[in-house]
Formats: sequence, C-alpha cells, structure tokens
Amino acid sequence: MRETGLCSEVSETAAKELAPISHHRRIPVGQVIQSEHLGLGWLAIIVSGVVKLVKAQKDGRLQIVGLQYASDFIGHPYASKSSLTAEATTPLELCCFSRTAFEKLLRNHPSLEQALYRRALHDLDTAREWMFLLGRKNAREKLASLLVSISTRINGQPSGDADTLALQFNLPLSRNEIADALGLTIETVSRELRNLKIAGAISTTGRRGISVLNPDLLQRLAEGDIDDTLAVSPLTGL
Amino acid sequence: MRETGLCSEVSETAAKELAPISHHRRIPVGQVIQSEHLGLGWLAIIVSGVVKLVKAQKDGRLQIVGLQYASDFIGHPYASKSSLTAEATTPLELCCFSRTAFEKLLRNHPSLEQALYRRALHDLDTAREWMFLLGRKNAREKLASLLVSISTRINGQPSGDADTLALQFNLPLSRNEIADALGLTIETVSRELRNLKIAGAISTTGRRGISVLNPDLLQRLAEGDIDDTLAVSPLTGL
DNA sequence: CGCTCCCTTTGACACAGATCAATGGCCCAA
DNA sequence: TTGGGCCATTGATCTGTGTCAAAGGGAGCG
Repeated sequence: MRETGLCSEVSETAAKELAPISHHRRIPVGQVIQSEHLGLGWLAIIVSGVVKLVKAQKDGRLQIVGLQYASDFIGHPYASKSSLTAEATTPLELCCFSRTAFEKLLRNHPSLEQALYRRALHDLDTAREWMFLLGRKNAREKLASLLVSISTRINGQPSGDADTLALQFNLPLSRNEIADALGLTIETVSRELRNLKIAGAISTTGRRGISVLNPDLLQRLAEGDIDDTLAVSPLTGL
Repeated sequence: MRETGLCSEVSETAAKELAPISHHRRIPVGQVIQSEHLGLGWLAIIVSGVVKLVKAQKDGRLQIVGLQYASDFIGHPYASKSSLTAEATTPLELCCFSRTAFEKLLRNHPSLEQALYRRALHDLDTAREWMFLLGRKNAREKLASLLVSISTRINGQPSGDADTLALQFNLPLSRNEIADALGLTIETVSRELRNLKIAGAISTTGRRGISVLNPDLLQRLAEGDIDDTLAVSPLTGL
C-alpha cells in the first residue's frame, strides 16, 4: 500500500485523458477552498503545499480532522456534503478537475475508481489513528505524535514507514492550528513544545523551523513508553 | 446517501451471486473477530448486533474508533492490515464471505465496488465527526452525543437524519465501553449519565436500558448550545 | 534600518475530569 | 429464592490542561 501520487496509481491512458480536463491553480495561505467549491464543481490534487480539513460548530469551536500533503486528493466524487472546510495552511499549487468530467472518466477506468477507494481506506485508517491520539494521549504525546506525522509526510510521497522522517523542516501549521489539530490550547502547545526541547528531542528556529535531534526519543515520547519525567528532567539545563 | 443494507445497494444479479458464497454465523458477546480472521480470509455483513472497532497500544490504553450496526460491513477488501480489533459487544449474527470469492465477485460488478466506496466515505465522515467530539467536546456533550448517535442507529438502517431516534432502547455498550468510546473514565461516564437524568433528558432502567424523555434537550446538550447549568440545576430535585 | 503588529511564550490560578477508595445493586446460577 | 460476583455508583482528593493576563520577539512594512 505505497502512498504515491494518484497519477502513478493510474493507467497511462487514464493519465493522458486526465491532463486535458485539468487546470493549474495557485492559492495563497489562509484561503478557504470552500466546501461549496469542492462539493459542487471541483476536485483537485495537491501539487505542493498543505491543506487542513476543518470541522466547525456554530459556537466557534473547531477541530482539524485531516491534513493533506503533496499528491493527496482533495474532495470526493459522489461527495457527502459534509460540514467540512478545506483551507490552505501554506501557499498551494493545485491541479484541478471539473467534477463532471472526472466522474465521466471514472466510469471508463475502473482502476482509477479502485485507487480512490484505497485512498479513502487509507484516510479512514489515518482518521482512526488520530481518534486514538485525541481520546487517549496526553499533551506531550500528542505533540510528539504530530511532529512525527508531519516529518514523515512533509517531504515527498512516502507515507510514514520506517525512519523516513525528515530531520529538518518547516511546520506547515501555526501554533493555533497545531492546537486545533490536537484538541489543545495554544498555550499548552507552547509549553509542551518547550518540554520536547528540554528533553533533547527537537530544537526550533524561528516560528516554523523544527530540527529533530533525536528521532528515536521523539517516537518514544509520541507513544508514551518512556520513563517519562526522566526524559524531561531538569538535569538537561545544567 | 441513504444508509441501507449493502445488499439493497447492489444489483439483483450480484445479490444472487453473493448468496451461495456466504455462510451464516453466530458470535457470543465479547468474542474477538480477530483482525487476522478479517484481515486474511473473511468479510462479513452484520445481520444483527453491534460490533466495536478498537485501537489499542501496548501499554493497555484503548480507544473505540467505530461502532458497526445491523447491515454494516465488516472488514475491507484490499485491507490495510491496521492494528484494529473488532469485537462483539452484543450477541451477533453475521453473514460471512470468503475474501477471495468476494473480490472475484467485485471484479464483475462495478456497482458493488462503488457501493463499498461510498460506504468508506461515509465511515470517514463518521470518524471525523467523532474526532470533533473527542477533541472539542466536554464530558456531558460527549455522552449526550453518543446517546443520540446510538439511538439513531440501533433500530433499522436509517442513518441518523431527522428525528428518527429511538426513544427507548438497550445500550449495546457497558459503562467501560462507553468510556473507551468517548475518551473518558468509567466514573465520569457514570456521573454525567446522572446529570443527564437530573436534566430530564433521559431515564435509565437497569444497567442497559435507556429512555429518551426529551430528545430535543438531549440533542441540544450534545452540541452544548444550552444555557448549560440551568438545564442541570438542582431545581429538578425538588 | 527600525518600528510596529501579531504570533508566541511565560506565569499565576482555576477547574474539569482522573484517580483512589468504598459502597451499592443488578443479574445469574444453583 | 437466595447468594455472590461483578459492574456501576458515589465520594474525596489530586492533577493536567484550560483560562486569564502580561511580556517577549519574528517578520513584514514604511
């Protein structure tokens, strides 16, 4: 189940038919790719950048329920008009298709349909992993998990096996967005980020820069199998 | 996007081909329908009963990441061998298919494949709704949400539109399982259940019986748009 | 080059929910 | 019908994370 670009999962001929109905688009940070847009007329593949999927309630509470990276698909054919909002968290390059043209194409290329199905199953798995995080991990574990997850996805397509994690990268999310992804507040995010630094797992540069100093430690912190306070003990300071 | 039995989403002919490769099975409460079983050889449709999908970590923490009811599908073709465990929370009747036979059938019936795809999208939506609950709702809202969700699914196929919620039913989950579904402890579940009773939203009989006295109130408690403590004020007691 | 503005960090305190510890009562088996 | 085990309830206390408030510092703009 290698996670590669949709195009590479698809037959050559389908790819050729796809090209003429697609068009390229640039999106600035913060722009909402409206649910209406996606729901009604358009589907897209991310060429570069990161998109957050947000679920909101009228009272203003919100939760990021998914992050999509380069080569991921945005919007679903036969879409359930769910209350999801998609928004660019970094500058974005999209490759867009009209829904109707795409669905017509689908009918002629079962392999494309199957690729979408597998992708949906993968998203489902990711979502359930995240449910465990939200329900059963503490703040430190949540933050460490997010960093591991981002660092394995941020460069290239490989989807987070092994030690493929980037050791240096820019966060595609602000502190506020991190909080919204983890079900925390911005203050707690800040504090636990500091704890990860004290523990020697990471270091930061500026607002977005992250260096993973000890990938193994970070991974263990993410799963909580650490003698805990030892790793974050004051010793490090001296 | 009506949620009906898989069989009814499928052409007559496909259903006819499905029948001979299926076999019926009864499962007692608590039995694990091992990930291995499902992952390797079998797929199933639930005829009656409720199944919980559990994600666990070595340290013993666990989180219920999905509930499947009558007419739901268990196991995925082309399955990702995720660390999921499926377990019967009530006595179960399953209609089982061998994976290979089913996948062969799939190849000849695109409509079946599409039905599975839509189902996966629906599950994804459900999972994301649950992510919001886990990340952003408080204990009372979580419990009210779960009760609404169960009461709309427990009888028949209709998937939770409108006021189709059952006003009287038996919980398919123990207190412990409820806690594991909501990311809470059993004690908090017990206390908030009492609060819902005091608020006049529900009443309970025995360990499993639930009566929804005020569906509207329960719904509003689930979304937190209630002047809060008013609804659970001590007045009710006098 | 320096000045804002806004994002982020840090601190003090409050509170929802976890933890620890009994007690209660449903449900099954004999 | 009765006994007993286990699930659930209730209470007391503790703690992780939220809330409120203020100070610090990147990054873009003039």
